[in-house]
Amino acid sequence: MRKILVTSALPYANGSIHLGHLVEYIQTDIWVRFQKMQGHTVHYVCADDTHGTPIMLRAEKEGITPEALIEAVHKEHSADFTDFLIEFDNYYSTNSEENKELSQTIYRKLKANGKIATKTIEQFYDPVKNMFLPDRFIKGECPKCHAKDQYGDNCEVCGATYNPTELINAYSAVSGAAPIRKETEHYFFKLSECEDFLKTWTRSGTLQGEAANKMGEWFENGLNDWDISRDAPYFGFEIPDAPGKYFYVWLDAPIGYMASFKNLCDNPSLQLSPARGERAGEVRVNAENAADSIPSPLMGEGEKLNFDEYWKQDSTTELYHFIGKDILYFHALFWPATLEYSGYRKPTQIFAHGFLTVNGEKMSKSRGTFITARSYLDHIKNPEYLRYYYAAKLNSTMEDIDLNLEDFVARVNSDLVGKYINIASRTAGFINKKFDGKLNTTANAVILEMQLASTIIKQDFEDREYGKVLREIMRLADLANGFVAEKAPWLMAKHDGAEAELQEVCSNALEMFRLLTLFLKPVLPKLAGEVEKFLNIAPLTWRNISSDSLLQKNHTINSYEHLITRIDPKAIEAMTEANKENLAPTPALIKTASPAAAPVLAASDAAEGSYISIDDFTKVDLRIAKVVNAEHVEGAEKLLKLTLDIGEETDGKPSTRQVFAGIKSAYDPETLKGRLTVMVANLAPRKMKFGMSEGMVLAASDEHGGPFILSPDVGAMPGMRVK
RNA sequence: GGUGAUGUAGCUCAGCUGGUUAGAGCACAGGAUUCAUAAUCCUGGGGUCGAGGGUUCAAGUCCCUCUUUCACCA
Repeated sequence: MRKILVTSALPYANGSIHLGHLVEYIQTDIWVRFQKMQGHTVHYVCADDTHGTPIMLRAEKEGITPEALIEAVHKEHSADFTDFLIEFDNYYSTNSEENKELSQTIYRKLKANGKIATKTIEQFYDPVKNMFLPDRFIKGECPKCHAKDQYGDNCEVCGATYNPTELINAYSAVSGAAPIRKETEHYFFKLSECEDFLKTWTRSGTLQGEAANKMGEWFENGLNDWDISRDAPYFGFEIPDAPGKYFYVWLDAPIGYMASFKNLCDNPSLQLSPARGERAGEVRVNAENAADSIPSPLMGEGEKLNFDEYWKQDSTTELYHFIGKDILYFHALFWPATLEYSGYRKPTQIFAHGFLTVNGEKMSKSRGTFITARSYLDHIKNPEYLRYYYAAKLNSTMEDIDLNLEDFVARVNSDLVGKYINIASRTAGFINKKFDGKLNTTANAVILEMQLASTIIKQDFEDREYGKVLREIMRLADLANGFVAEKAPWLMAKHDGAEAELQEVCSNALEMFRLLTLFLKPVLPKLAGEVEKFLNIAPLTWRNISSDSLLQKNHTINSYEHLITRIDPKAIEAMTEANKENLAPTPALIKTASPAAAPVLAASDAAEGSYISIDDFTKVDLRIAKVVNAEHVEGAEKLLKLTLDIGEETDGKPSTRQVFAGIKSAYDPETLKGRLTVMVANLAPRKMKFGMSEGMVLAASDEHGGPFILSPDVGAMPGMRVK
């Protein structure tokens, strides 16, 4: 039995969890649940990353203490994770006694090993606020393109990178004052001395191939010493024997992994929390089946969780960090070097994943695709749909994955509802009605194939090739549906004398359903729990694949109630609409490098929501349009087909535009005929389900009502430009 | 700009060390079926595998150039 400690990157306590973050937590949680199903001893810890200038300033802005801020965020994050079925064994905070102690201990060991140096450097300083300023808090005019209000490290308009010193008319984002240069002594970790160790370490199978290549790149440029101190005022831990100096947030953040685990070790009550481990209490089982259940490793034999066993230099336990590719640098260089020279074990492997895009693009507030975890739950409700979709897209590489919302709906509806659940839905009725819920299962070719497939499914889960896993499972689900179609139990039900065969066919289909549920359980833990209830069996673990746990003769199942429903595409639309409304520019939402602040692509959002130029506006060709005709569209729920006159001619003859507008809910076509409104005339024509739409009619709406289309004042004529 | 990755059917993706007419799911079309909250089964249409050049008996798969998208540049 393996002993495994798993972490996900620590989310920064300065914002809400969103769909980008969730890629990582879902990826990790699936892996952890899979390993637990194998019977291994697995602990999954995480924490909020709570230190640094952005948190300090935000708390100040809100008029609360940093402690109050991070406590509120901790609550919010915890609730989000719980609702997405992310089952941490401990979700802690980097602002903890354990973390402080470990950070200071590690620092002292590094110092004793001669890995700490001090150097006087010159930094920007806000003379009004009396604090040193990180680059991100210095703004000014881009030296290349002269765009105003650019950050100190790069220009979001022209993409140039530069030093804050090069900014024209630099000012502090905190006080607005012109920053001055000021000397200060900083503490450095001598990373440059760790090169040989790191070169070996990164090539020893601890990293994905792509990640190791990346490291090679960094080695070529040479390693610089790492600045690990910040001057007061700073929200964080003080450096021992260095008054007024604090650990840079990235020093204590990964140590937060250790601290969270330490906290778990020291608190047996956490280890027995009903929120974790087997949820035996939820499932009623027959006495004979209950014997099958494996006691949770955590509850077994009273073995105490031992911090040192997991973190000592020569530990034989396994340690895995799931991270986003953006923070590879910290986890593959600083972190192992820190551990190596302070006498701890190094990670067994680092698993980096890519970013999330939505509909093929960066998450965007203006497009409504910057979706928080909470907003998803409010609209779509079921977290397992997202878990399933992400799993279907995930593999072991650092490639970005795309959440295509249309594909999401199609895939979840057809795979989960149409294929998987349908197997139970179409056969359980016969068992319940005709056989009192009693099964009579016998092995057959399809069941055998599923059992054999478990080997490859297991390997793919282990390798984090979830996409492959789900493709295989869906192939097996197709086999099951094919089996039912071939046997046609509904015909048997009509013939007297075919009862035994009918019972067997449906029982076998349900056995296939049971196996598919077992395979899907790491991805869909809640649904699997409901299936266990329906099938009246103990919680499924991997060893329940074998044929000796084939549902026995006379095993009784409960009546089938539909387990999941299809996603209504309207819910998706409502979700993106709702997220568009959050566009109110969040003032001074500062982005900084921080652990997992970033499995996300949001770079240009700061620029969005502010001003556009007159040139941007004139790109939009708005015209007065006369509604020549308006009619219902057969099969469309929201659309009306409008024929609009904007004074155009084709070959000398007046021509009109055909536009599909989503205003059916508010307008009777008859009342639209003849009236004037405003349309976007140069919107790229779009092929819609019901035909080409050659423009767009403008309408106002929000949660209070709408849509309301626009009307020009008296005198406007079709074709007039609106500007 | 440098580096790494990426570009395969309408959409989302498989294609291992180069080897027969390039695959899957969804979507679409036709048929079957009616047990299943329009689900299921069978059949079919659809791709110059980003572009160009090269190596080879043979390239989506290797090499070069260009290009798309993304990230990283401490």
